[in-house]
This record gives sequence, structure tokens and C-alpha cells, in this order.
Amino acid sequence: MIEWSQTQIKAFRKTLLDWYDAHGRDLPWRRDHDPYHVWISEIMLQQTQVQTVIPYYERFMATFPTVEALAEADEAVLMKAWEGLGYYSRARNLQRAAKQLVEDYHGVWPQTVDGLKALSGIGPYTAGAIASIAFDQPVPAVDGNAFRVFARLLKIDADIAQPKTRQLFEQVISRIIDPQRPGDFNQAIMDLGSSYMTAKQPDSANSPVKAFNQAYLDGVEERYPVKAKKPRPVKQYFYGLVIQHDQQFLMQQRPSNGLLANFWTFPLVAQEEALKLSETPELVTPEEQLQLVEQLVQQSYGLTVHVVPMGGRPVTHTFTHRQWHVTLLNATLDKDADLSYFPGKWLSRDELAQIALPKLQEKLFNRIDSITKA
DNA sequence: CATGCGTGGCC
DNA sequence: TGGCCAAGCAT
Repeated sequence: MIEWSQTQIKAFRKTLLDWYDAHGRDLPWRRDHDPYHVWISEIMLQQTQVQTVIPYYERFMATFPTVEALAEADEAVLMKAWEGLGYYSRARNLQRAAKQLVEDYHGVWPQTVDGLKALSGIGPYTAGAIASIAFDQPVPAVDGNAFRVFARLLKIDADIAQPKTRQLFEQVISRIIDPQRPGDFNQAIMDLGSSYMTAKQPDSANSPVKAFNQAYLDGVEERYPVKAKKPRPVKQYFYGLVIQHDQQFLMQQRPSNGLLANFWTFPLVAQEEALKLSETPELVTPEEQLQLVEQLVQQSYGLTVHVVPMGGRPVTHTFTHRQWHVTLLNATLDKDADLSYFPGKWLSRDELAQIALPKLQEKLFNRIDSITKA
């Protein structure tokens, strides 16, 4: 890692901000510095690309124009507005924080990093972003861009996958950030990280700060940032039960915590759970597995079903850490069946269209439609 | 501190 | 295709 002199720091600030003034992106949330606008955009932008966020942001602001509107929103309406963005706890934390702001803060925003971090869903990065952009606090906002940009500029060898590395970057950037224009400085770094100093195929030769990019100047840019690799998603196999009656589907509501919390999907049976019912799981044939699925549904929910494969390849969906393979089964259920022990209910397509559904469920419906049509 | 948590895009 | 990345946070 190298260190800059005070002269170099001042030259870097001017070069960066001159470039930002001339070439910074015109984004919907940059029309003003309203903390509500900054906040919503920053939460949406977590682990999500700008191009994806723009239409969501526009619709969100039209639906929930103020903190008060968000605080009072129907949760189902809120989730529908977030549908497809992923990481749905972001939306739930958003409303939790809106209620905190209205009820505990009487609508007055905390303006410091520590004050902002007390709000649900606001961590060190988002607190720094709001504090600097909305309240002109000279604090860093260290996201993936800042990690990547400064790792290359200064040849910082610390592993950015390690949580403690954040402290190092915050200290380094705190000395470099322009105290006169901290919000613009932080946003300029992000624009730089998403244009010239990208993760893959950077274009540092044409970057406005190439003279400050020590990794590039030394011809070792591809070594930075240093980042430990993550384990690949674990494959998991499920049966998805398609149970229809009177133009309705029997849908299951997922638990209130964990993956796709509270979302509605077809009843899903983990293949592993079904195999546990056999004393010799390694010898179970595909036909016998279907019987085990029927047994498991009977044991778990007191429902008698008969299942038949719908055909086609399993529907696959990859999450950050899991890869699901869902085999659809056409299931028939006694229409007088007692659903008291089943965590779900009958829903029509119209009703399903009104609520937020995860992408996985959308894929499952698409598969059914393609089979039905064929 | 390590792990869990969605989705889309790119090569 | 699989692997990696994209304006992270809660627990």
C-alpha cells in the first residue's frame, strides 16, 4: 500500500470532482439532496445495479412520496412495490425505519453516522452515504466501488472480504475525502467504480484518475482488489405440488424468517425430507420417491394427496448461496380435505397477481403454462 | 465474526 | 454454463 502526500490528495480531489462535475451521471435520486430520496435510493442500490433500480425508484416515489406515507403503507402493497428487487428484508427494514422516524424522531432525521445507523436497515455504508450526501458530513461511504477504487489507487493488499478491512478503508478515505464536497466526492468514487474502474475489464487507460492509479501504473491492476472467493451455491432438490381446485391453487406461506420469508409458493417438499422416511434412502426409485412425498404430506399436514409428475426438466433457481431444483408434481387432493394443519390457503390467479411473489414462483407458473399450452 | 439473504447481467 | 459481480445489513 502506498500513501499520498497532502499535495497529491488535493490534486486527486480536484481531478475527481472536475470529472464528476462534467461527467457525473444524471440519476433520478440526484435531483436534490432530500434525505428521504437519498435513503430510498441507497437501500435499493444495495447489491443491485443502477439500471435495475431506476424504474423501481420512480414507482416507489410515486406510491410512497414521503416518510409518513411509507410508515403508514400496507405491508402487502409495500412488498408488491419491492417485488423482483430481492433481499426483501430491505423493504421490511425500510418500513420499520420509517416508523422509527415518524414515531421516535417526530420526522426529524438524525444527521450523524451513528444516529443514522440506529435506524433499521442502515449500516456503515448507507449511514455514510446519507450523512455525506444529504447532510454534508465529511464521512466516507465505503461500498464495493470504494473498496475496488481505493484498493487499486493505493495498492491496498487487505482482503476486502474480511469485515475488519472496512476500518482500514474508512481511515484511508477519511483523509482523502474532500471536506468541502463530501457527498459529491463519495458519489464520484461510485461513478468511477462503475465506469472506468469496473470489476471486470476496467478501462484505466482512459480514466480521469489514471495518473493516481498505482496498480495500473505498475501494471498489476488485475491483482486488486484482493478478495477471498465465496463457496459456490449448494444444490437442493424439491418437489413442487401443483394442487388446483375451482380455478384456485393451494399455496403455502413460507416461514416468517429465512429464505423468501412470508412469501407464497406452491407447497414445496424437500427431496431430502422425503428420503428420510425410507430406511434405505440410497435404494429408493423415482416412483417410490413420489410415494414418500405423499407420505410426508400426510404426516406433516394431515392431507391425503396423489401425485403425478408433470414432466419436463426441473425448474432451477439460484439464490446467493443455494441452487434449487424444483420438480413439479400434479397433485390431487380430497376436496373435503382439512386444511387446519396446512400453513396456506386457496388462491386464485387474480388474487396471486395482487400480492408479491418471488421469481421462483413466477418460473413455476411459467412452466405450468408452457406445459398446459403444449 | 461467519453466515444468510434475491435477482439480473455478463462472458 | 457456471461463476462472479452489483451503491450491504442483521444476527
